[in-house]
Amino acid sequence: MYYRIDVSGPVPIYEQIIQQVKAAIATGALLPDDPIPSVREVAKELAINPNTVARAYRDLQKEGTIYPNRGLGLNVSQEAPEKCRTERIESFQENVDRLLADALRNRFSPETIKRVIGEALKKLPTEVTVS
Amino acid sequence: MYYRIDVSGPVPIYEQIIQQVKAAIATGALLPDDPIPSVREVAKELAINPNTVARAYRDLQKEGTIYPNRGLGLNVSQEAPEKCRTERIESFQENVDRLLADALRNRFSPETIKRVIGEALKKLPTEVTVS
Amino acid sequence: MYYRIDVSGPVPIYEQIIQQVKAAIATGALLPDDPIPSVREVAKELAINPNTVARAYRDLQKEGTIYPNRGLGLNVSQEAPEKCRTERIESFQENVDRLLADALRNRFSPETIKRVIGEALKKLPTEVTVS
Amino acid sequence: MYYRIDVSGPVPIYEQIIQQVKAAIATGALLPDDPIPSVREVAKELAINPNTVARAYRDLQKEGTIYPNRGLGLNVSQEAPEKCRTERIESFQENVDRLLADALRNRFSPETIKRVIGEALKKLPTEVTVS
DNA sequence: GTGGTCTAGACCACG
DNA sequence: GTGGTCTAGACCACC
Repeated sequence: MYYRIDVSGPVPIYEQIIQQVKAAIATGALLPDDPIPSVREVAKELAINPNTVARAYRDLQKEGTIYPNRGLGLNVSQEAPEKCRTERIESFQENVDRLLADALRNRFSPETIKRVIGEALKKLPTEVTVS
Repeated sequence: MYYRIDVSGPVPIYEQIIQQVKAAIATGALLPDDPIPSVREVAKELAINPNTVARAYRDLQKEGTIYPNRGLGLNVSQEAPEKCRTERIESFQENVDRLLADALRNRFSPETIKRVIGEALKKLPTEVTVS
Repeated sequence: MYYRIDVSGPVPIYEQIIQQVKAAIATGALLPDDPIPSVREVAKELAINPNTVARAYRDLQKEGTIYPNRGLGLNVSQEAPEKCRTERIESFQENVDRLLADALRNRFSPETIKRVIGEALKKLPTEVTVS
Repeated sequence: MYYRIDVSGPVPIYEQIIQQVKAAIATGALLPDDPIPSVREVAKELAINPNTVARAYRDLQKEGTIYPNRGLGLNVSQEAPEKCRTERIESFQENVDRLLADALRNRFSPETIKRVIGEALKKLPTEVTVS
């Protein structure tokens, strides 16, 4: 499993790693007790600073998404899938709310908002996805 | 005309000022050749440093949104309303696209996306607004 | 005699007034002992602050280009035409030198410099002028 | 790479830094993806305030001349060389035009203009330079 | 009164 | 180590 990182762009690298690990867990690509890629491996693969990967894993560990297996690396915790899934949907809802709040602050009418979003939704692919 | 600033939060103060000036121009609250509030006035009103306001105004000036009337202050430029309006709608479209792209990256199905957005849209007020 | 002022642009208004008075003197449009337009008249005509005109006249007076005629206004001094003419040509030479120095600092080759200037010179009008 | 700054003089320090970075890019001294000297380094070297350097770099970034490599510094963008080169020659042409327009406003005859410029051109060095 | 520039020094996020 | 933001306070030119 490898991450896709956008070094430019506003999202910090460590944040992208966190999100991608969570996405892998939420979609079942990573199951409880599965090992996640090692810090050294990821850092080398993505040509980024190992500290950055370590920070992402440290944060994941702090919130209980992964746990250390002494000398063997980091594994996905039992409660991670459930947590990632709810977290993910809540985060999306928050993003939607923030988008609409921002639109209202900019004095867009509900009609305009609905029209713009509707047009964007039409462009959505119809491939098979999860949840 | 006064600005409403959220000093905590991730958006820089100068960025908030920029956006609010543009919003005022886009909605017609500020017309071409109108003077905008002076640096010192705003700084005092919002209890922030004049440099922060000056920075916002400097950026607006470099974009051509406002122009200096030397010794007298800064005025809204002729092209500003048109520019702010198109910029605003484009920015909103980008936000929508970014939201959907993020949702797809998180493997949400189009059905889920539409459902969540649909629910959020229902909560929109129906008051009279601009555009 | 009226001045043509560019309120936007980098040159201060008082500076523009100074230059135009001097140009009028250098070209003979204003002769020694001729009165120059009054502060009030100019300020009204150009819709600018009388203080600005007063400052220009004060500077001109300081350097001896004009002199006050108690209660009657300001007149062109005897030595003004000579002074303005030499000053004008020297100022032009300085501008040329500054232009070339800047071009060299930007690593333009003498060939490029000559070519660009040559092309600009071709566009010069051939009307009858002074000096 | 170091900058040469004239702290007195009318040109703002941050403006001088901007111009020198652009000149280095235009002449190929800085290539795309090259890192530019860090804010702190430059500030120390020139004995000026880091904020002043940061301001110059911020402007360059907004123009797209440089881009941030988060946590690592600022690099020259891909489009920068092309942009700087055309910008530089256009700027020079504008300066020439402005000089001639000013000369005409001062009622210099084309002959005088050509003579003064011709004399200045003779003093140009003949060393090998770029473009 | 206006904006523009600069200094000094602090704090933060990121790698 | 890097840049980004903000504060505090000074000085300047211009109107």
